[in-house]
Amino acid sequence: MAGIDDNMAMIGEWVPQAPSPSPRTFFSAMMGGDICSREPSNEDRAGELFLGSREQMRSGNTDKKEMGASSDQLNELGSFSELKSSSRGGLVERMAARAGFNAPRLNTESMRSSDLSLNPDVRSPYLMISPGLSPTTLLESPVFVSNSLAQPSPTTGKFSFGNIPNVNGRSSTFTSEAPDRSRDNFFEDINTSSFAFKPFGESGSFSLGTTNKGATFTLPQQSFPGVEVSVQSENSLRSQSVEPTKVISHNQNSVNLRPDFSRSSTEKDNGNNTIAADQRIFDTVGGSTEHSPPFDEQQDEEGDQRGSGDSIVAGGGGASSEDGYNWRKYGQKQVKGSEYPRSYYKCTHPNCQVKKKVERSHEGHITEIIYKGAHNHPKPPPNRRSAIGSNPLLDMQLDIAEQNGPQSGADGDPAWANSQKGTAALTPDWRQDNIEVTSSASVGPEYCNQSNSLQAQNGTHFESGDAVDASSTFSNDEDEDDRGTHGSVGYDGEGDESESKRRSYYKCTSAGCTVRKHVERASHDLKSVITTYEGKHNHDVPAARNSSHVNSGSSSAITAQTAVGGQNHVHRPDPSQVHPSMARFERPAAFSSFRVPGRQQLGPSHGFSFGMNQAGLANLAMAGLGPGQGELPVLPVHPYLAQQRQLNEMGFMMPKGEPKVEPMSDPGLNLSNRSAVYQQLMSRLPLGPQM
DNA sequence: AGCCTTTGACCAGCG
DNA sequence: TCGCTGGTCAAAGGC
Repeated sequence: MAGIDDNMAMIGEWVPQAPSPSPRTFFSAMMGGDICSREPSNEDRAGELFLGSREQMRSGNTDKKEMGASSDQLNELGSFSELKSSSRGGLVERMAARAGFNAPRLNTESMRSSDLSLNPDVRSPYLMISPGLSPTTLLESPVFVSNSLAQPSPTTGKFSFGNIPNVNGRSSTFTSEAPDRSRDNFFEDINTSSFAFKPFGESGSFSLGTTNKGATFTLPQQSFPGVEVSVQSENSLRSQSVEPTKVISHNQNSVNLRPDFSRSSTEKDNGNNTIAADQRIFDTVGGSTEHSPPFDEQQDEEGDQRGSGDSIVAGGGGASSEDGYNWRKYGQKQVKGSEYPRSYYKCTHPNCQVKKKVERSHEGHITEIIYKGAHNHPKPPPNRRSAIGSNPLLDMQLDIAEQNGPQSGADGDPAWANSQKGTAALTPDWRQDNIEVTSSASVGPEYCNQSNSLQAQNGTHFESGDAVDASSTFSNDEDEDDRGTHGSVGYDGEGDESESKRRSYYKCTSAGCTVRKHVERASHDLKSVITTYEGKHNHDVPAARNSSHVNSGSSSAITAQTAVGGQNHVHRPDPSQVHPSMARFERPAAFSSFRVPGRQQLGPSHGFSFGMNQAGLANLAMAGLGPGQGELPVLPVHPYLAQQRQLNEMGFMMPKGEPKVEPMSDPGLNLSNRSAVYQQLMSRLPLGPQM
């Protein structure tokens, strides 16, 4: 296992020149494999990679060890470009034949190396593939298909990949020039120019373009399990680092998804402004920087890197956490069944009884957050919240968000939809009890304006130009609900909302049911949803409102649902209980597609994904496909299949505290199979004029 | 001085 | 009733 491997990262630069190859082509070329019919070896390899990183994710210590141990492997990957040159030809040609355009070739000759580690200020656009990411996997990623990952420079059309750092911090630069951009209309309409996925690892993700220290982007340093892909265009060099949501289930009748979402970006605003995203993420003011949970995560990580190692809340003496409130730690205990100590926090606000429990890994990564109660007071003054470039619009956004109600809670499960804004009719099972909207550190305009950002985390949002309501990108149940019933508060392309999150409380309306559901969601993070259940779940899960949930995909909010029977385990939901948007237990879940959760039993987990759930495949009508292609056939997905798919995704998740890995109910729907499914889907996608 | 974290002890619920 | 466990208290110490 050993994950290798896995630690591959590529940083690409947009070098004005040639058209970019389609993602498929690009990676095909790079991998020297046929995306449509990959070499088994490659796939196996990928599997190995996943497995290898899983372990890394699991243990920070291991991560560190493996980092060193896998250096060779990394080098191996780092130099995979060499492989390309020899094999790309045939592949490219095939691709060209199939897609109807000439696939660009990688100009390996132009590879150059650079040491990013020595240049923390690197702001160049990049394409990053973090560790744990198998190129093969990337090929399969819908993201690559749909979004113009390999979008050429608008002006020059040149597509280049930057540095592929190896363990030593060395990097190589790939430059790919597409011979004829006009042929590559597959992506030409995509304005979306940047995105980054960042899978996540226990110890964070390793993404390039940033150096953990001094880098431009969020970079969890300890471990590499993670995937981050970022492509930036000239006009908006941006990287969104999305750290997959970490799914946590705990044996306390609650399953939490811990969003670990971070976005960092370096934006060249037409050359006028350069915003180091990481600043947003890492800077803190008196430790009270308010970040959305995800950011907070980053912040926490950063804090760990600084040596704190433990305080989730404090960033430097302060007690303010990412959620914007001030907390005081009043206890810590090693909870049985949990590998990490649990910290107890109380809101420091007078008369506020809100508490939260936080479990952090040894590396300081939050593995679980459980909120209890609702704040009866506003958040601390803004001045304490934004350490980094506060956004004056932030508060206003918050107000708006509050007025609009939560988007969270409607995590796709009919039972979870809140009753607000007309959802009551849809889901009587849960009634919104309380809503909190918090805002965290503001982000730069680049971040706010997501219009040009590819919402990599869910892998679907490749809209260009217009403001993007990220929440609506995927037809996730929750998102649908959000869209339909809550609007896109905080998700507007205006993006001012930046790092805000909403916290909603729901009461189960079922007779006799006392379960309370707490949903916390970062407004910008489609997947970052923390759902906590309190009480005991005394009735069956209501039937889904309609089958559309299944087909609509379940990408966005990742909500884990678990039985709350007071037993110390999180049961693995059976198909009938699978929450449409639910998803993954354990491990960072955020982007589940390639997550290989599980604990030790399954071996190391890369826990990486492209921030796109397979479910998203059902909705491949991505903007990035361009005219005539935007209407990709929505592949019919049998409800059962969809459900299985969800299960399958879940299959990679292991509830915390439930070490045993159970085989998926449908062996055929394992990861590899998913790949197959994806391949099928891909094969049906119009890749070119002839198709 | 105030606030926070740390940490051992205590308490309550549950099987 | 006892032991286990999670949650909380509170003294000590640090910033």
